[in-house]
Amino acid sequence: MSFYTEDSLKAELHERGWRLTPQREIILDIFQNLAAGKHLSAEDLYELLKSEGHDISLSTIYRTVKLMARMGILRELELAEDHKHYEINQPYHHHHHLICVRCNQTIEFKNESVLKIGDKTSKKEGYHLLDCQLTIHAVCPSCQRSILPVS
Amino acid sequence: MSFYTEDSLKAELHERGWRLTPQREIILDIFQNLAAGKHLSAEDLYELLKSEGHDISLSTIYRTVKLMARMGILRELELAEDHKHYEINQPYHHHHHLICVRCNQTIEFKNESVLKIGDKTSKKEGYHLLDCQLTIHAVCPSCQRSILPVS
DNA sequence: CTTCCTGCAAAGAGTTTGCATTTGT
DNA sequence: ACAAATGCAAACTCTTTGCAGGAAG
Repeated sequence: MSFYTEDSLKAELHERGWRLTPQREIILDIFQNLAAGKHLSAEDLYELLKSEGHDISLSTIYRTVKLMARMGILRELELAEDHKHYEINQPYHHHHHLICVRCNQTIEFKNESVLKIGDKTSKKEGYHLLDCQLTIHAVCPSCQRSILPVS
Repeated sequence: MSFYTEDSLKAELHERGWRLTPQREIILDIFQNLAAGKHLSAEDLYELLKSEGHDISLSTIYRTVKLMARMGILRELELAEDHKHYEINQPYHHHHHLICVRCNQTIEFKNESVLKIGDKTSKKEGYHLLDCQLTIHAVCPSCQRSILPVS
């Protein structure tokens, strides 16, 4: 859950018989240096990497973020848009999402109890906690005032 | 958030200039009579309806569940599988999910505090609460013991 | 009788996969 | 050297959409 160095990532990969590739290092680096609260889709990450001169294929990106999510390095977020977002998984920046089901506007918020509940629940079931997210679906003030089309 | 009759559904639809169609009634009925804790994907719903002799098209199903989720009648669940699931949105049966990121095994659990947090948070932002879900990503006991392939 | 809804088929988006090649270890 | 990862392109799945006919209010 804390910061990964090249070495600690390597060690954790090796434990499972996997390899440290330049692509994996670069992708981890991106996420570690991302501003708090920022999250990226696979496509976002692809473009960002390209803009920095790294030509990593989309397939590798999909494979890598999924791998890192399964390792607990990244959080996989299901926001209102129809694709997944990823961000580094650090308790310090742990936050949750309040999403308007109509306009998809999303607010991030923090709450100390949530992590505790996640911790308690997973322990009770013998699970090893990676991440827990509270997602609130609601109607934002501005959408409460308007009659919406079916879409 | 409570039980809908044909009339109350009709009224709520009319408020927004929408219509009560047989398809919408039938679909709501399915969800209201679903065993507690059961949830359906669009495809599941399609098959279930067909098995009961109702030939409702997949497009209508997708449109209807989305509509009902936006109305707050259904909860939209993002479980481990790569498609959405829906269930009726009732506080009495309000529960959350603990998901193994490796094998996707899912456990449902209840927690009284979560709804309170959702309530408080949405109120504070002026949002009208529809649903809140705590999703815990973790590694289940059996997967903790096995070395997994990259997939 | 107007507007919304349905069903169909086609399109779309995001993600995954097979395979040959390359690269860690 | 051997197994694992990458890149490419094609495939796949879930979901959305345009449109014509049909139904609710």
